Amino acid sequence: MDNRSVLTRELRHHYLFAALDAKQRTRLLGHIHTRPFAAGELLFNQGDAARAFFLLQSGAVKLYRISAEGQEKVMRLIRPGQSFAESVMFMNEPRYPVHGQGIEGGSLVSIECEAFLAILRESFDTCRAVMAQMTRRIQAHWDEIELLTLQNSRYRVIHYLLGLVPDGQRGRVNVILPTRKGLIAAQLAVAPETFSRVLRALTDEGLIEVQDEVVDVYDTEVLRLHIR
Amino acid sequence: MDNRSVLTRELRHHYLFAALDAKQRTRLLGHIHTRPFAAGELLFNQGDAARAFFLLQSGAVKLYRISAEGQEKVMRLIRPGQSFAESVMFMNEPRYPVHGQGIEGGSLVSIECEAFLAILRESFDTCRAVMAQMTRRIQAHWDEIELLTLQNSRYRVIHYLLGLVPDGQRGRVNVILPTRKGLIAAQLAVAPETFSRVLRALTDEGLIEVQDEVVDVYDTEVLRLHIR
DNA sequence: GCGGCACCTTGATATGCATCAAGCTTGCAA
DNA sequence: TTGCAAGCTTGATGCATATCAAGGTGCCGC
Repeated sequence: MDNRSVLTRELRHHYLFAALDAKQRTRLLGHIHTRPFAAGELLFNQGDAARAFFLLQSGAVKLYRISAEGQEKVMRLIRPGQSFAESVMFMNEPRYPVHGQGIEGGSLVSIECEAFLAILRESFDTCRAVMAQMTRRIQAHWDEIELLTLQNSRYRVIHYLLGLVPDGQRGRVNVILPTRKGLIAAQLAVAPETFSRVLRALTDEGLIEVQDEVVDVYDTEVLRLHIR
Repeated sequence: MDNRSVLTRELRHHYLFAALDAKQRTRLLGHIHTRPFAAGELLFNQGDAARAFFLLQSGAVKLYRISAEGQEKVMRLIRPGQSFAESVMFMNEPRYPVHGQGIEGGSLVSIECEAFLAILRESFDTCRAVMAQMTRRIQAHWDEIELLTLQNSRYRVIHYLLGLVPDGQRGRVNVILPTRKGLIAAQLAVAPETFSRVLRALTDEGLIEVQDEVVDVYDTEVLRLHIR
């Protein structure tokens, strides 16, 4: 398969696989499957038994939960190059803790847990990479919980916009919203209407300009100060 | 030191140390320090450089963050036998991601990160235990985020009370609130007044009875259904 | 025993955000 | 071209929860 060499190249650049030697990588290839998926396609349900975790090659995926009343909270948006559900590897009875659904069609790599655990056993560097990654995720969760409990919707939106600004850039920056506004609202745990209203308020205050999915931030530092 | 044998016994029962052999445990003892702390004593500040993580022997500790307006969110309450801040081990520039403060005086074991990392390098079982633990923490965070965004204060309080019921018990159960009500409220991200009012409402509805820190749950299953 | 403090409770009021409802735009299909 | 559905915006209303304020209780030090 020609597919293999492409896959190999991609894996090399991912933290989970970077520390593997050629032999390990080859061995792993036998336990990896690539498959396409469509926008709207359900990849797995919360509670489904899990035998694999994933690496997104292209497209976009949302991880989310649903409340009893049918309200949806987007827990995480996955973009190409990101892996997700690694944590099922370490569960006694592995089940996906969220729903996963494609929002833009693309291609997904699934890695069998057992196979990867075998690799982990022989590579402390990879173990360490996994632990470091989990630490980052835990950090992100602390931050999100703080954001949800200690900050209002205006703060959350501003924080989100500033989070989209590429590292190191400041001053006037154009940012592109990565998906439709309704999903971003769900991620920030606000109603779509509220998200819309906050953007409007920021526009009226002369801080930003919104043109569909393009947000023109007039000045990152000024915006940062306009959290009330 | 006699202290040592006590410590050794305690470590054996903790997931982080259970898989270690005698030699490793002995080696680690040289990099472990026990120290007392008082109620109200600040153990570390968010952002402090970190060289160690902790295991609580006795007393109680709260991990929390403070908003710009001085509002406090309790991220986690630590009870004897629990470890915390393990994740600083895997950071590039280790800093505590939260404040830590004693709420009841007690005794704290600090374990030097470097020393424990050396152990991890030679024990995959311990690696795996750490990863499993981090997975559980991540799970708990998903759950908490869901709770905060998808559920109202009444649900959160009921969920919290039911979480205090010992495993397997059902029907009429007495639960003991682990700390003062104000802190529990902060953990649930509600105002102390709201927490008080929810308990009152549940009492008025004939579901529970509250006597200081003792909550008499008349029927766990009935309470579970009374989430509105 | 008394004063003061910490914590909790209760009531009144304020407010941020969700919800409901309607209109607008865009894209796509018939 | 028309029609319809999806997504976004905007306005009106309602509700849950925070905030403010006051009083109650128990504890500790003096």
